[in-house]
Amino acid sequence: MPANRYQNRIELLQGTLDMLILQTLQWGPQHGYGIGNVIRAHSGDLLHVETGSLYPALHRLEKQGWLKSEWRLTDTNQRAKYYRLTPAGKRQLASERSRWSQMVEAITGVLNPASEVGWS
Amino acid sequence: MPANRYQNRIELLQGTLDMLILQTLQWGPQHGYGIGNVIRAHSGDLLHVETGSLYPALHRLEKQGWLKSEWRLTDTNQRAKYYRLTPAGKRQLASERSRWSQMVEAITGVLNPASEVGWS
DNA sequence: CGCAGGCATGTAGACATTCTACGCTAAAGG
DNA sequence: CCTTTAGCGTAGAATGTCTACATGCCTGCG
Repeated sequence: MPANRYQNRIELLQGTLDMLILQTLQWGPQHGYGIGNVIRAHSGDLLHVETGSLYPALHRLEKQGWLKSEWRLTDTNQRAKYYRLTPAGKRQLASERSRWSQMVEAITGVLNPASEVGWS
Repeated sequence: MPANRYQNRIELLQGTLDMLILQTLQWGPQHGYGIGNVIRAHSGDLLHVETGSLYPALHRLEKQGWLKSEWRLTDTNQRAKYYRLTPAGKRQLASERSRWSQMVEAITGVLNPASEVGWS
């Protein structure tokens, strides 16, 4: 992990934000501000997505064709851009989830080696 | 995860390399080339640390005071720079491991929410 | 004897993603 | 009113990977 230069806050693991956004949108359409709140809530207030990361990521994902957006009004009558997953986005999410669990497994293998691996 | 632009290979999760190196050195002193091999072996050949990442990382860690190095000869009679953990390095490893498991837990919370978290 | 291939270290530059730090508009509540 | 919260956005810095290249030495083989 990086030497957390921002005191208390946990930085996102680089490369996981896209997956988190896609996952959040699988529960249903949501606007950017809401996505940040969902991620924060589901992570037990550990993951704080900054707006400077969030909005560029949303634009990136939409440009990739994984998201579609639409301006609507929130239930509090504010204009907001709602995003939803495209079929390609669903596939991408599946792929990123699988890659993520592979990574976790691989790193766990280094942190807690089950047994001695042949090595001199 | 990043859109893996290098076809087949899994890119390291940004920020985890330092932890992997520190962990590897906790088994005992090792030189850079060897560290790369240990990580690869313990990860089931999934994590390939490129030299352009590895050596700068080692220099970084040494500059932080977490590693000490010493030139020696390998058992195949080649000169190599052996690294070992300093006490500060051990502390750093512990801290990064704990941060890592926090991260995994947080992300798991988003990927597989145990229950509905209060949210509108 | 020369040469290929593996061991071993290193740097330069490209690139992606995150962060901080701004700016803007509009609604709601005291 | 005027502050707070919701909501979208960009610019620029920092960071840590990667690719690609360069170098030297040892060992084994034709």
